[in-house]
Amino acid sequence: MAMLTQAPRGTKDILPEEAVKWVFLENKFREICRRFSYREIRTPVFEHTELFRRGVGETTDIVEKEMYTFQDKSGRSITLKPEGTAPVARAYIEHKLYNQPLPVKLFYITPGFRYERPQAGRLREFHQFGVEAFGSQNPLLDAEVMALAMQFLKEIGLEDVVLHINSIGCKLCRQGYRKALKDFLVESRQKLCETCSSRLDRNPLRILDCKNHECIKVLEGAPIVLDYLCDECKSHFEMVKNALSLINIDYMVNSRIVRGLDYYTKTVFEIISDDLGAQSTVCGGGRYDDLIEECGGPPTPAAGFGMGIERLAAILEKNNLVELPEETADVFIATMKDEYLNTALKLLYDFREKGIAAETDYLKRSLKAQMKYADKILARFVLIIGEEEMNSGVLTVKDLTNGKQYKVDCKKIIDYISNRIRKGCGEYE
RNA sequence: GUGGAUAUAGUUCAGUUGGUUAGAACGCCAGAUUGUGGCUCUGGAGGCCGUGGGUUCGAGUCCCACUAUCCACCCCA
Repeated sequence: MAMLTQAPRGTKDILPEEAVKWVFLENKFREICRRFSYREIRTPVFEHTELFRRGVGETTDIVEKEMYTFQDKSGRSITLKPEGTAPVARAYIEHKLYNQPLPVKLFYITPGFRYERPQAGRLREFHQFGVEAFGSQNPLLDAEVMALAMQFLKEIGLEDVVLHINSIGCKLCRQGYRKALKDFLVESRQKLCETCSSRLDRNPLRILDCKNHECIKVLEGAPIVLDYLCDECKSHFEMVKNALSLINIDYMVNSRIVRGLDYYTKTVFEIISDDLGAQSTVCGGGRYDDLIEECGGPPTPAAGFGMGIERLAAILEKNNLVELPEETADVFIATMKDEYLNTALKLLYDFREKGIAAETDYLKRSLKAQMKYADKILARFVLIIGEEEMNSGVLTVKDLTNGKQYKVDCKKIIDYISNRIRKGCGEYE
């Protein structure tokens, strides 16, 4: 029974009131991307499971326990995309976009799916904005994707966020660090929490991310990734920081940022807000120089980010940051008698044809009730058609913002309304 | 997957030590004499009290299970 009347766990309906906010965010995001010369790409909602196993990484939580995977009718293993980057990388390879002028800069707006326990800022179906820039190892691109994210956040009025950056090095220097960290932690293995203890063998870097107090204590004095970077990675990181400073993007270096997806190399970053609960990351990303090759494409450096739309919306909501004009009908057509309905209907569609938002009564309401209704849907004008108006050909127009009424020849009514609307709320001469 | 809290009209919430027809506010609909919204007044509709068991003469109230929601862990957007 509830199955018919309740959305599946971890999913949400976006009702009209909220949908306008989403459209606002989407429009803004598209606009910023355009300014940074990123072009939109749309990829399927599901992919071959193998793409995520390889791309995201076999040992990640996402792959190990969070994917929506199923067999389709021909026995293929299909997975609803748990993140946006791997599918874009796949499309990049499949369509040989590396033959386009480099770098190839793409953005997307997509749903994502992960099977997790829902909580504040975390859903099973979530939505994200993302960008990916392929084909250059220039640190300016690392800085650019961060700058794009920060610019976007700034323009939607969200300035109270902090950009945390770090470098986890390339394949080579990470090995050295991994070993150093492991050596350091092995002695205190007992003190680590259960998961971290097992991480020690499988993926020691992730221990840095743990919020367990004991683990944090153990980590005091642990070797820091930045000290183990090779010369190349070190200078890359320096250049990223320089670029950020140069373009006035505030950031802080945080050696505990490591990210939970395997494909990251060198630069990683998160944008964090205090206004969310435990899920405080609004945006996460970084460089991933090996992913394309790992998925069977030509060696191609790349950088990008993903940004959680629900989390954005939550912060904006909490701080009352989006002030959107309420949706209104420009004109409501009220009729006194059924005999006038044909006239009203023609007028209704004439208005709509001319780009004027027009509405009428569909419930056979009294004039009074029609007025009330017009008021509730925030109509600007009510146009009254009654006996007098039908006889004289002169319509009564009431301005609901001030209650004033005017008589307007029915032949001029479209022009009259469209003029009044264009002039905003001003008086009409 | 683990832990805690919660579940009563469309919404936010009352509901006494278990006791008869489960209430309020807001919202919705309709009226307050001839063709006019907002304010006010009046009336109306709307609840398998999350679902299923149990205790009891009697359960919205007590017990158990399930489901869902919220919060946190894990992890991430």
